[in-house]
Amino acid sequence: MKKVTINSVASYAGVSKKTVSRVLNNEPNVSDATREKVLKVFKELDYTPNPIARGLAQNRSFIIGCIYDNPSKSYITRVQTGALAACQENNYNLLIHPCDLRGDALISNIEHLLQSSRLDGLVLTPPFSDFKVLVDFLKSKKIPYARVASAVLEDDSISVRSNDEQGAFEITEHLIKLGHKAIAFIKGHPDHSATEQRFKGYRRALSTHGIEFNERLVEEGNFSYHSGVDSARSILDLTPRPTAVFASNDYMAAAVLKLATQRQFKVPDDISIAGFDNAPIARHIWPGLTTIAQPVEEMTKQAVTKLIEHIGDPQEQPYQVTLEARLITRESTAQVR
Amino acid sequence: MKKVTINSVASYAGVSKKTVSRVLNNEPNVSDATREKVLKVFKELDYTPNPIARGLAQNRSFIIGCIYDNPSKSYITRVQTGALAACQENNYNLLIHPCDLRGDALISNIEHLLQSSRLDGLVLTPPFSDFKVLVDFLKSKKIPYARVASAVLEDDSISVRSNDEQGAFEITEHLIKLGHKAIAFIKGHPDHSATEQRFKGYRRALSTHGIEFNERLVEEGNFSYHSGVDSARSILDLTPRPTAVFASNDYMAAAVLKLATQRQFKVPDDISIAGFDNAPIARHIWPGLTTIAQPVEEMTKQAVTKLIEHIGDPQEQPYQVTLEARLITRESTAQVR
DNA sequence: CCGCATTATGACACCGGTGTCAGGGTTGGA
DNA sequence: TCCAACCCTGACACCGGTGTCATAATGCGG
Repeated sequence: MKKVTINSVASYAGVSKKTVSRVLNNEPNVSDATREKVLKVFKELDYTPNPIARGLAQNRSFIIGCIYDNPSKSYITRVQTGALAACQENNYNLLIHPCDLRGDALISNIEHLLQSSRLDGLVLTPPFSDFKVLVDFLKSKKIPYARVASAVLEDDSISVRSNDEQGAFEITEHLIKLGHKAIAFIKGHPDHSATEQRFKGYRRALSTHGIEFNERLVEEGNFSYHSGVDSARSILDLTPRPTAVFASNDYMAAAVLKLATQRQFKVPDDISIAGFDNAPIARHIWPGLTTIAQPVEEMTKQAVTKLIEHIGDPQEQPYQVTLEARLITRESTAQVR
Repeated sequence: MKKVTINSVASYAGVSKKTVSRVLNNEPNVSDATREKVLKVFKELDYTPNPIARGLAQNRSFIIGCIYDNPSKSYITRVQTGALAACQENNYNLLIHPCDLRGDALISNIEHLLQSSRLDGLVLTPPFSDFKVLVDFLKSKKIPYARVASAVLEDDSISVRSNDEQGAFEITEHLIKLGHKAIAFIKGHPDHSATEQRFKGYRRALSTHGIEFNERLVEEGNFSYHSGVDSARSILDLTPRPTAVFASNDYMAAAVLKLATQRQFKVPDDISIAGFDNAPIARHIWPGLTTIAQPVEEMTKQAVTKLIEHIGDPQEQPYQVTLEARLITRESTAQVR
């Protein structure tokens, strides 16, 4: 198998390599006849341009980096799926880069990543999407970036999110409509902006329906299963016991369910449990969790698509979109008795 | 921020760029004085070589591809973690590439991937690790590859696995020692070599302990939660009902647990359930699943490390290692009553 | 049919490194 | 003391594309 380069194509087609390059890039000012001739040779020789050489000449890598520090493997996988879809459509590659938000080396870590991999752009996923230090750093370095599931919208960037506040409102309202009044809430990780958003939605639903907010019903979690266990313990020990628990994500909700089951409570008869995210576990356990589904793949795909457009044409407008979240009711919530 | 290239380093240090290149690559035949001088300039100018230019000159991309078609997100994440660790240590990048094993376009899909991304090597994860068509293709194209968790060892390749057969043996034996004699078995996806291995271990444990193999206790699954539900239904309908179920992975085991719970069976009092893989769900449900833990990250890391070594030096020896799996007992298995 | 604007094409340098090879300086053995 | 062998070093071509610019070919109005 001989290597097929632009030179072989050029000589085979009887044109200069610059002309071949023009055809490759769909540039104007190539006669139809020449274009067709070259395209035919592409097929005949089964030519694929070398992205590395291209990258060198254009000072690009055709690689997008995806930064994350997220305990939920299913979330990460969904993010990757969406990002990959966008990359494949645009002949880009995706580089994944897990890292510590809290590590003091974060910025230098990212700086090194950018230097050594020459990424064309970065996708920030929670909790980085709203991490000001990082965003400011990227801005100052003029590194193109897109944010997924950020809470704060800015005017001059690419950001695709879903409505966490509204989702939390709806699921809380769902519980209220089932007759629940004492609804415990488990917060997420403080570094994630979703934590605050979901809490807001919970409170808004309460006040909309004239239920007084009770601080004692709120527990601090961090999105991990383990933190859910701790919070669940406190909540189940309360007197009077709340009739429902809304955990900020499904892992913590699963923890509540596990502890409740261990203590011989019937879910949802004795206590209703709701989660958030529609993680796989929500339907893998019994009873299945009532939860909120977000279009994670779609968010990420849009963000990456726009990011790639922006890299190709930096004049591109900012892009700010909010997609809808959806309530999914399963067996873990029921009418209060 | 001006760009720092090899040229600027060279002129700043007062040497030729070839000498700088020598220092970069730790080549011999550079005087200590010169080497130190150049290294100092590296620091002063904060120079990072451009991997793209390097790649062009050496016809390498410094990118490893990771191929998978696996329903378990946690497994994929673990694979990625291990692969990334190896890549980072060696200044390589990881490109992830999910694809369909069964798609008839698989080979051309991979071929296109290789052509267009110029990967230096490929990591095959289950079910690709034992997919002969693909392995033969890579061999014929002389693409370096490493296999993770393959069942079959070959003499001339890199392969790191864990002992599925032994793991299945141990967990079955664990059930037998608890007094179980009627142990149902749910098979995995037929495309995965682990499926056969785990089945073998199950049968070996039975025969070792003088329990007759009963075909009616074996259900065909495919590693998915959903297939677990179907299998569970058949198993729970059997008369007499088996006292234990060993599912080939944790998702299917979780499905058995869910269905059993729905039907008001007590686990483990009425029926013991065991899984395989130690997926997160195994400890997120109640009762926690007895299962087998495999060192997935470690396997992948070793495989990728060896793969990169092999790319750097194709004379490198083959590498075939089997790591141990470990029994983890939780609450889902108990003495038969 | 001429002059000018426009289109089509190629020559050549360049992106930032590495491979090859030649030449000058040292070292060491005869 | 002389020459071979070896160590350092740099000039230069090259990897496979793209950008710039000059030039040839074509179109078109007058």
